[in-house]
Amino acid sequence: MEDIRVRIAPSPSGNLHVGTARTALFNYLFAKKHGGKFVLRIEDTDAERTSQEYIDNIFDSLKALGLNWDEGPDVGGEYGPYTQSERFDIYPKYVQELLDKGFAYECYCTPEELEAEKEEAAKNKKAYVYSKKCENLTEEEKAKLRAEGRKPAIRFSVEKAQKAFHESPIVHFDDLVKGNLHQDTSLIGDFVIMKSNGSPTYNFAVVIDDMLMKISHIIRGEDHISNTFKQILIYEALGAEVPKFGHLGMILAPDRSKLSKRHGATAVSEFVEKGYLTDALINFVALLGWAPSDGVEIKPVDEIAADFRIGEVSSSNSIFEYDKLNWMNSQYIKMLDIEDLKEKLKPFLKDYDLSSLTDEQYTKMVEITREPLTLLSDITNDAKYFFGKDVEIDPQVQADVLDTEVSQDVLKTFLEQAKDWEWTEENLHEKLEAFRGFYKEKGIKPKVTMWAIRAAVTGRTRGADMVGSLEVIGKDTTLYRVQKAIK
RNA sequence: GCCCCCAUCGUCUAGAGGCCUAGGACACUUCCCUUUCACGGAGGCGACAGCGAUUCGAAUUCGCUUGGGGGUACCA
Repeated sequence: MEDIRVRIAPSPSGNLHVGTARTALFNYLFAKKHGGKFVLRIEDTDAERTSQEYIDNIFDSLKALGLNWDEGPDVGGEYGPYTQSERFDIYPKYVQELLDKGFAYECYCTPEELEAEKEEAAKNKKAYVYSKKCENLTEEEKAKLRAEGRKPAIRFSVEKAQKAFHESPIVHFDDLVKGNLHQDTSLIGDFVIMKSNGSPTYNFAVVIDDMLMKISHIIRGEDHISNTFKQILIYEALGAEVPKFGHLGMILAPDRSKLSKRHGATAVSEFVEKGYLTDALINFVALLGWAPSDGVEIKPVDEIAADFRIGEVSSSNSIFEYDKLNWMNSQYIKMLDIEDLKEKLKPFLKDYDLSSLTDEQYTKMVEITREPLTLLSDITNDAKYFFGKDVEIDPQVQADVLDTEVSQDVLKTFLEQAKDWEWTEENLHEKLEAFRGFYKEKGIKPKVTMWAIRAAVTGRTRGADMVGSLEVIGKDTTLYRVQKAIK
C-alpha cells in the first residue's frame, strides 16, 4: 500500500481556530492510526492578511494540543518548502504543462466584462458559468489584447478535462466520510488557476502542493466539497494520482451560524487564556463528530487514535456547546497531578502575592480549592481570601450571617478558644469538631456555627474545606479577621 | 437564484431491517452523602422533522416536503 500522508494547511490570517484544530486533529488521528505522516503547510499566499504573529500562534497552539507534525516549515522534510510563499516559482511550470496539454488557456477578460456576465446569469436565474469567450482566441487576437496592455489570467478548461477523463459530465468521487459525492461539471465554469499578476489561485496551488508533497488523503471541512471536483480535474489533467478525500461536517455556534468572535472564544489560544486545558479542548473537539467504540469519552489523543476510523466520523455539522467542554475541563483538572496544577494555576493567581505562602501552604491551598474548579481561571476568585490581611465581606453575607446574634456569639467564643489552639490540621480538625458539638448542644446547627466562622474569615458562606482554609490562612490572620467581625 | 451536503433527546452521539416500550454523555431536575459550596452516588425529564413508498416488520432502504449548513471570486 502507498504511504499514508495527510496534511493540515492553515492560512495564517488569524490565530488557530478551533475548527482548524479539529481538522488538524482528525488528520493527526488518521496518520497515527495508519502509521502515516502528518504534514504542516502554511498557506500564506495572501500577504495582506498574513503575519508572523499568527504563524507563531498556529505553531504554538498545535504543539500545545499535542498535534505534532512530522514535516513542516520549522522541522523541514523531504518535500519542502512548507511555506507557500516560498513555493511561488514552482507553479508556473505546471501552468505551462496545462497550457501545453490544452487543458488551460489565457483569458483577457476585464473585471467589468466578467461582472456583466454574472449579472446576466443572475437575471436569468441561471448558475454563473464563465462564457469561455477567450478559449479560442487566435494568436493575433491575443497579441492585440496584449498590445492594449492587458495581462492574461490562465483559466482551466473544465470541459476538456472532463471529456478526457470522464464519460459523463457528472463527476463522482468516493468521500471517506460522506460516501459517493457527485457534481455536474458543466455547471462549474472555467476557473482561473493563475491570476493576471502571476500568482496561483487557491484551487491550483493546493493541488500542486499536495501533489508534490505526495499527500495521499485530504481530510478537511465540507466547505471544500465544491472545490474537490475542480481539484480532481486538475490532478487528472496533470496526470497525477488523485488522493482520497474526506469531508468533515462543520462546527457551528449554538445559534447554528458560523462560530465567530461574538460567540466567545474561537482561537485555541483564547481558550487557554480563559482557563481551559488543551487536553480537555482536544478531547472535547474529538467528540464532535466522532464517538469512542467503548463509550468512554474521556481519553487521551493516543487512545483516541487507536480507536479512530475516519469512516465512522459523523457527516453532519455539530454545534459547539460550552456545557460539555466545561464539564470535561473540570474532569481534566481533577486528573491533573498536583505539581502540574500548581504551575498551571499560577497565571491566574498573578494578582496575588504568592510569596506570602510557603510551598507547603500553596500546595494545601490548591488541594482544598481544586475540587470545584471548572476553569483554571476560577481560582482567581476562589482563592482570593487566602491572600492579604483583610478580607472582603460580601454585603449579603454580612447581613444574613455575621450580623445575627448567634453568629456574634459563636465568633466571640471562637476567638476566646482559638487563641490557645495549636494551628495544625489535626488539631484544628479536632477542635472545630468539638466546637460544633458545643453549639449543637445549645441547639445551634453545625452548619450555622461553621457559617459564622467561614463568613468572618473568608467573607463568604461557601468555599474550600474549613480546616484547610484556616490552616493556610494562618492563626494570626484568622484571629485578626474574626476579631474584626465582632461588633 | 443555481449547485452540493446534512437531518435520533436542548447539545454531542450509539444505532448499519426485527436485539429499540431507541442506549450513553453533557445540561436540567429529585433524593442520598456532607461543617458550606462542590465532588461523588442513586433516580427522573427528554428524541427517531413531516408525508408517502418498499417490507411480514423501518430510526435504519427509496422518493418528496420542510428545516439547517456550505459553495457559487483573478479569497483561502
